[in-house]
Amino acid sequence: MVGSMALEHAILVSLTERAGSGYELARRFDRSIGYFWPATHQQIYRVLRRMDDAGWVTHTDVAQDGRPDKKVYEVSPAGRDELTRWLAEPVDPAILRDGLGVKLRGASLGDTAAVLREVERHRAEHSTRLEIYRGIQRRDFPQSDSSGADKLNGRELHQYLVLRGGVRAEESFVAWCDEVIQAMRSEGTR
Amino acid sequence: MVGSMALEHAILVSLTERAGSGYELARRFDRSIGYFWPATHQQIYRVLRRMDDAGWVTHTDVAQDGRPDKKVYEVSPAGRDELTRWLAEPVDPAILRDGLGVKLRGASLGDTAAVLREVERHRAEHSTRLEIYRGIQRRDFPQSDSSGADKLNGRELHQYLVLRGGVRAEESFVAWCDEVIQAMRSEGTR
DNA sequence: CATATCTATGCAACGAGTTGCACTGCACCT
DNA sequence: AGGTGCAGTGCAACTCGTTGCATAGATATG
Repeated sequence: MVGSMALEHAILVSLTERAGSGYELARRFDRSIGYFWPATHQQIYRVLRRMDDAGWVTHTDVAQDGRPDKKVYEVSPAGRDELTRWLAEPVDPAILRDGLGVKLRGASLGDTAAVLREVERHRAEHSTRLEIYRGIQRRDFPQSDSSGADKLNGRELHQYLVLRGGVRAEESFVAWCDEVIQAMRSEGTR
Repeated sequence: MVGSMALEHAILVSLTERAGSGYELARRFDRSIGYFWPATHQQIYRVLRRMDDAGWVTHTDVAQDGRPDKKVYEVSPAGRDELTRWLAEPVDPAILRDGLGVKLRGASLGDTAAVLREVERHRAEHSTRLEIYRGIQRRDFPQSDSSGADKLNGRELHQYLVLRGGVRAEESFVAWCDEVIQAMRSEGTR
C-alpha cells in the first residue's frame, strides 16, 4: 500500500476551495472533482462524519426557509495539516479496470455482434463525457484554446491540467473504440 | 446498475481458454487479463468457491509430487451459458479514479514541488507498464508492427485489440504526465 | 390535483476489494 | 544452517463502494 483514503483528501481539497454541506459536495463531485474521484452522497456523508470525529472538519447547522436544515462543513487547522501531509506522500498509480476489455477478450465465446454493439455504445458514452469536459474547458479556460496553459498559474493551472487529463483519457478511449469497431467490422467482411 | 460481477466472468473467460487452479489463475491475471481487471489470489479463491457452489465451474483435486495438491477448475455447461448470457448484456463504462488527479488539483495547498516529483514518479511507472505491453505485443503479435490487425481473426484479434487498449491508455497517461511536468516546470521559471 | 423532482440528511445491508497472517514443502543462494 | 522465494490453499478482519429505502417540505410539470 502506498497511499490511501483519497476520498477524505478529495473532500478536503474541495472544502478548502469553499465550505459546503454534504449535499453540495455531492453535487460538486458530480460536476468536477468526481471526474477523477467519483463518490455518491452516501459515501460523502459517512466520510464527513468520520472526518468530523477526527477533527479534520467542523460543521455549523444552518437553518433555511423552505428547505431542510443543512450542515455546512469547513476545514479545520488539523484538516489543513492532514491535507499538506497527504500531498507530500506518494499515491498508487491509477489502475485500469474496464469490463469492456473483459468482454472483448471473451467476445468469440458469445455473440460477437452484440459485443461490437456494446463497444459502439461505450464509444458514444465516452464521446459525451469528452464533450462535457471540452465544454468546461471553453467556459473556464477560454484562452487555453490557442495558447495552452501558458498564462495560467497556481490553482488555476492545476485545475486546467486535471481537466486536460480527463480530456486525454476520454480521447484515448474513443480512439480505441474506433480502432476496435473498425477492426471487428472489417474482420466480418473478410 | 448496468452490469456487474465482472470478476466471475473474467475468470470464466480465462478458464475457457484453459483449465487451471486458483493459483495459476492469479498468475495469469498478473500477466494478462488482470491488466484490464486486476485481482488478488484471495479474491480469486473466494469467487472460485462461489462459482463452484453456483455450478458454473467444477474442480478436480490434483496431487503433485514435491508440491501441494491443487484444485484444477474447469468451466461447466452452466458456466458457458452464463458467460454467453453476460457477454450479451451491457456493462458500465469504465470510470477513471486517479488519486494523482486529486493531488494535482490540491497541489497549491501543499508542497507543489513534491507533487511535481510525484507526477514524475507516475510517469515512470506508466512508462514501465507501457514497455511491458509493447513487449507482449512484439512477442505475441509480431506481424502487427507493420500491418496492424489486418491478418488477425477471432480470439487472436480480440486479444490484440485488448492489448491495444492497454497500450493506448498508458501512452495517453505518459503524455499527460509530460504535459503536466512541462507546464509546472515552466510556471516555476516564469 | 397528482406525480415527479430538488434539497437535505441519514440507516441498513450487502458486495467488492485489501491486508495480514498461517501452514506445508521444495529449491536456491550465501 | 539460515534466509528468501515459489507453489499452493485458505481464514479473519477490515475498508471501500453500491443500492434501496425513509423522511420531509418546496417547487415544477403534466
